This record gives sequence, C-alpha cells and structure tokens, in this order.
Amino acid sequence: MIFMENKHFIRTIIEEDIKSGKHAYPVTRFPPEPNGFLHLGHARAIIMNHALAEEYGGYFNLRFDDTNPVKEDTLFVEAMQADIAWLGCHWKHLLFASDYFETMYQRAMVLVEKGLAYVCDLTAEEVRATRGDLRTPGQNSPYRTRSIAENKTLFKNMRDGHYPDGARTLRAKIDMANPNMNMRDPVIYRIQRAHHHRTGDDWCIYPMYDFAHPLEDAIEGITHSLCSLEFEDHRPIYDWFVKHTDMPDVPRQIEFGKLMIADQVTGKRHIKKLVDAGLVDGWDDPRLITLSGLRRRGVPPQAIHRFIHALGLPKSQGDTDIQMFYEYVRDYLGESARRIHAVLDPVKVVITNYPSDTPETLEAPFHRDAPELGTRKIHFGKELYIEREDFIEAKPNKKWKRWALDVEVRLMHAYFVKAHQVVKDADGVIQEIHATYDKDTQSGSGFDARKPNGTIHFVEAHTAQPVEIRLFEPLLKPSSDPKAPYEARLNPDSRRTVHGFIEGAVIPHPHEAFQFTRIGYFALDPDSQKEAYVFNRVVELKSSFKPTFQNK
RNA sequence: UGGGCUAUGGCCAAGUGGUUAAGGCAUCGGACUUUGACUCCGACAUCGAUGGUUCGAAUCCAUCUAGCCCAGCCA
Repeated sequence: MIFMENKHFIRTIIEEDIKSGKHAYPVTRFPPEPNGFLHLGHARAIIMNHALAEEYGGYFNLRFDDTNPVKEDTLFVEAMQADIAWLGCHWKHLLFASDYFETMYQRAMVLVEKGLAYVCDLTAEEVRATRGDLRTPGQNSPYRTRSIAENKTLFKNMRDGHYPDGARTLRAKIDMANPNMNMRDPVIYRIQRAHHHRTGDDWCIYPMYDFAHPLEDAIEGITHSLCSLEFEDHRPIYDWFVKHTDMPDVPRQIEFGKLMIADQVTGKRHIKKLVDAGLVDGWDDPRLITLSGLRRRGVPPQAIHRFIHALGLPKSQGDTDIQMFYEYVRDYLGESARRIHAVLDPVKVVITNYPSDTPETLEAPFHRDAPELGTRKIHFGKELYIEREDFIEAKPNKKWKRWALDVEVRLMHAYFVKAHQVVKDADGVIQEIHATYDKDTQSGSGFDARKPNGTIHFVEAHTAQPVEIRLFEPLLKPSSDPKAPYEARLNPDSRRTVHGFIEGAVIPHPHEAFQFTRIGYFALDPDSQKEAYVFNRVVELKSSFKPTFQNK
C-alpha cells in the first residue's frame, strides 16, 4: 500500500514557527494521568507528539500529569512507560507534574499577591449553585473581595493543613459572567488529604488541571502543547495562567481531534469497569484495544504507526472503522511475518501409495518475497492433516479451487495429490480422505505437465505440533446500539479456543507473529509453555472467496 | 437557547479563489499467482443546505441545518 506522510495543520504551524524564528525547534510532550492503561486512541497523541518533535529536530518528553492522588497509581505509570516504549516513542525526559508542586504553589502565591486569586470558603455545593449555567451568569463569591494580606495567610494555612478537606479553595479572580464557564473564577487549589504515589503525605492541597497544566508546559519549555478538542475552550484559561504567573516561556496549546474507533471499548474508565467486573481478562486482554492488549494479541507497533500516520491529524472527529486498522496490521505483517502451515480444523489424509512409514523432509521458504527470512524443513508422509473446509466430496463448480474426490490439487511446497475415496463415521462426517500422490510433481521440480485444481496447505500428522489457538471476534456485538451500556453490548462469542496443529520443525520466537498460510496472522501468546504453544489470532487474511453454496 | 468547535464519496482524509476535487481503506470488474493472500491494471464525489460576491468558489460573505464539547473542589 502506498504510504505517505499526511499533511496536517499542526505541521504547518510548526513550520511557520521555525521559519519566523519563534522557536529553533519544537518541544512536545505526552502528558497522561496515570489512572489507567493507554489504548489505541492515545497512540495518536503519543506517535504524533513524538514524530513532530523528531521530524523538526526537537525533542519529546513523557510527563505524568499526576495532580490527583486519589485516582493515580504507580502501577499505571509503569504500565504506560512500557507501552510507550513498546511503541518505540522514546522520550528525552521522564517527568512528573508532582515534581513541580512547590513551584506551582509559589506561582499561585504570585497570583494571590497580584490580587488575581482569592481563598474562597464556599462549599462545593455553593460553588456550583453560584456558578450560573450555560445562559445565566454566575454570582461573585462573598469571599472574592478579601484583602491580599488575608488571602496570603489563608492560602499558606491551607498548605499547612489548618483546614479540613474541602473547607476552602483557592480560586482565580476572573469573571463570573464570562460565557466560557472555564473563566468563571475556576478553583485552582483544593484541600485533599490523600496519599500521593510520589509525594506521599507532603501535601494536603493539590492544584487543578487548568492551573497545573499550563505551568507544567511552561516549566518544561514545551513549545507546542497538543491536546484534544474538548480542551479548546480551556485555551483562554491556559493562556491566562501562563501570562499572570509570569512564566518566561510561553507554550501554545493546539487542539486536534481524538481518534475514535467505532464499536470498540475506549476510555480508560470504561475499560476499567470491564476489567474490574472480570468481563475481560485484565487490561491486556487481546480483545481490548489497549496498547498492552494489542501487544499481547500480536499487533506489531509498526502497524500502529502506519495506521496513525495514514489517518493524519485532523481537527474533525469521526469514527474510524477498526477494519482500517486491521488492514495496516496485515500490511505490515504481510511483508514481515514468517509463513508456516497450520491446520485449525483437521481432517486426516492417507496417502495410499506413499512407500514408507517414515516421513521425508522437504525444504520451503518462510516467505516467498522475502528470502532473507530463510527456509524451513517441512515433513511429508503417509498421514497428513488438511483443513476440513478445503475438501468437499463433489467439486461444486468450476470456481472451486480446493480439493474434491477425483480432483488433483497441489499440497503447498510438496506434491500433487488426488483424492479417491473418503471414510465416514456413523454420522456421515468424513474421518479420512484416501489419496495418492505423484512423486514427479515435487515442489520446485519444475513439473508442468498438468495444472492442479488449486493449492492447499497441510501438515504431516506424526511430526505436527499440537497447539492451542484463540480466535477473537469483536468484544462488542457488531452494530449494537452505541448508546447502550457496554455491558449490554458484549459479544458472548468474542473468544473461541480451538486445538490444531502447526508444522513440526518450526520454533517460534517469543511473541512472534506468523502467517498461517491461507488463514491469517497468529502470534504466540505469553501463556505458551515450551512445547505447548498458544497462538492468538491477530487478524484474518483477506479473502475474495465467496461460497455460493453451503459447504457442510 | 450562552460560549467553543466540526461538516468533502460507504469509512478516514488532503485541499485556504482558477486542479480532470490528492491519497488510504472498503467496494466492483480484470490480470497474475505453489497463499481465493500479496502484486498489478481499471471503475467509483461536485464538496451539509440555501442565497449571495466573483469572469471563476469546496475554498469569500449571509442565513439555515446537523453533530460534538463546556455548568467536577476530575484530567
């Protein structure tokens, strides 16, 4: 597939800033709150922030926005680092907003001294009641006119733990009638005695996002602060805080559209519910689009990069079809994955004219178009397994390119075989297919006296390795009501386990994704034991095969 | 309803007054094929609506419509 770097408006902004001399190079950051696991939606922010910095000679930081101790945990900071590193987006500095708590406090004090912030004694309910609503202006807090001296004392007392949780807040003094709700004297510090994952019990006051975030960016010298669209109307408050706290560096907030994937569970809190309820097997369940779930499923990070870059960085917001993502997974794996034979639903084939009870060994490339991937030994012998759906007793029509009685097909990388009779059980289910092979037709021999009806794959019965294979379907029922709660949309058959075989001489690398020839891409799951492999289906192969009858 | 934002083919998305309206995914034809895969050829839009400005508009103006976000001491 043709792959080109998408043009987008943020690239234009950065180019202009460099040309005008405003910045020598961009400094970007990815600022997650460590309160859950990262998912495919976050990949856009991570990859784009990283790529933009890299591309224009700047650098990219990872900063944990850990200003709310009750929701955050070191478990998440570690998992996020692992996921981002796996994506290959290397950060220059690993930073924590909590490291700036002292600076933030000082800057808030600057606001107090300028008369731009005041300590408010209103309760949370009272603040809500006086904020007004979308079309009604709010009312000034009765504490808005406190003296600067009193505010300084009170704010210091807040920090020193003189008041109970929630008793007071520090608020910015802006405009209670502003049509932008964010400008109506937003709270910038709250009192909350909670154990912070890094600062422990050092603080009992914590800054709010609107105040903390711009300062974090400014402190780090971030030039272009990318965030998603819902923060667009926070930009005035962002700029207000940077300006009035006298920060020397002025970052610019730029908003882009979030990446939304249709019919997928996204949003850290939604995924957390499924995890907590045991409806999925943890944050790395392969049916989830968490980065760790995708990794476990076997999706290569390169595929995620291709997908993200193909989408670009738009300001509009639509629902992307997960199939488009899978296409990029196939795209990358198609050129890089080793191919091997595997049979998921085996039926036995007996080669009646095979002269020996010991299998012979043949050689086959791992990838026809990538010889550097090498070759492997495959076995052929008297007893084989093929895929049940590759055989039908009577060839139904000319388009049938698989096997049938009296039909000759090529067994890939081996010989032509012709089926003569079937053995069925009492229920009429085929147990064995009896066939003969033609020694002259060996793969690579150049034999071309006859054309086979088609090519199917097989494994040799005695050398094949039994494996467990997990087949995934969408976690949510397709086209279920997007407004319904996720719990009600769960697809009961989203995971199926089958037992099949892979060819005998292959030794997978850890986490390796293979192409099971003619079936799809399958990756080794960490549940695998030595000699007892477990494979996850990453994606199926595309197929233009359209059966015009029931093959049962 | 106050404020902010978005609307280009089934999906994603370029385009910022003069182009046959990029590209990817999907779809439909066809070629090739030791994977019904890959690859390769070919087909596939008048730009949310209406009215205006202009020699000329997806691009400018006006009005309208639809969708998203904002009333946490969350981020």
